[in-house]
Amino acid sequence: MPPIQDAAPAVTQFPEPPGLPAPLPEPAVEDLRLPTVLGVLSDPLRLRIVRKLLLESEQFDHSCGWFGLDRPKSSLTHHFKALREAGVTRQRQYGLERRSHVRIADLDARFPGLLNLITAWDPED
Amino acid sequence: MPPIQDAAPAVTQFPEPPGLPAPLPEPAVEDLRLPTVLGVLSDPLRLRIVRKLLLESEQFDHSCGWFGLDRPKSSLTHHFKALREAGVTRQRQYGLERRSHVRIADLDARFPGLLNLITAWDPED
DNA sequence: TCCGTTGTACGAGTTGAATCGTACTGCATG
DNA sequence: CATGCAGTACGATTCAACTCGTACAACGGA
Repeated sequence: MPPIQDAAPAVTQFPEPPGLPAPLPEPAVEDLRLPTVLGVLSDPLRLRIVRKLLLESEQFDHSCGWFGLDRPKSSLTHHFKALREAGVTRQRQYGLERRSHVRIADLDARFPGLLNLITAWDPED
Repeated sequence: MPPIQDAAPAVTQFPEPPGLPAPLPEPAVEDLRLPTVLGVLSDPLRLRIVRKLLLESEQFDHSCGWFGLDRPKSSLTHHFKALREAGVTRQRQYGLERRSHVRIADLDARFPGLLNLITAWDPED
């Protein structure tokens, strides 16, 4: 059983039941840096990941298989970690799976308009 | 700060009189790519350059001395070229100087909200 | 004409990112 | 317990970017 830590900076995008796995290490809201965030989003694959999370998320976080990305597993680990370490996503360990969601509230607070830019982006263009 | 030598103040974002030096090679509006633009803006120095252009531009373009950046000249050339090749700025040769301005209309058309993100950014944070 | 100014071009050194193979862990299920 | 599954960790390779020194070009003025 993964360690269950109470608390957690509430407000994810969804109402999450208490007793959730603690988020993996991530920067605090006030430590989010625009250049870093822009850098992590400058990769088309990661931009697609974030966009899909924003547009197609269900009422829960998503493991990386959900994205249907045609890359080796170790590459995906790399990109999801980059997104989390830049503060764009939050990851929690659910048993076997490590699931992600976008830190919508945090990003809107620090960089209003950024997420809108991502959802408006056309991955095909 | 150097006096304007050639023709009229241009305007870029302002109406441009004919007889202006042709812009250096740059991508067309429809070729602007969000990942590329975000990538070029992920450098704090370049982000500062663009922000200063957006907030403090006069009625004409600015040569790179105007920015007061404490870097070797060859480094500045590199960054200004990166901004232009990503489509963020336009550069024109005015005699000795190569002056830059932000492609405001183009960026607003392709990525609405992006420039606002830059002006709202605090370079010190 | 020589000099100072503005800036490019080129190349080297260094760093960091992206990519991916391989080996591994932890859990579930037969 | 053996297999399969989700995903990490580590290391190697490749490649692009940043940084900057140096050399050079174009122009204006004394």
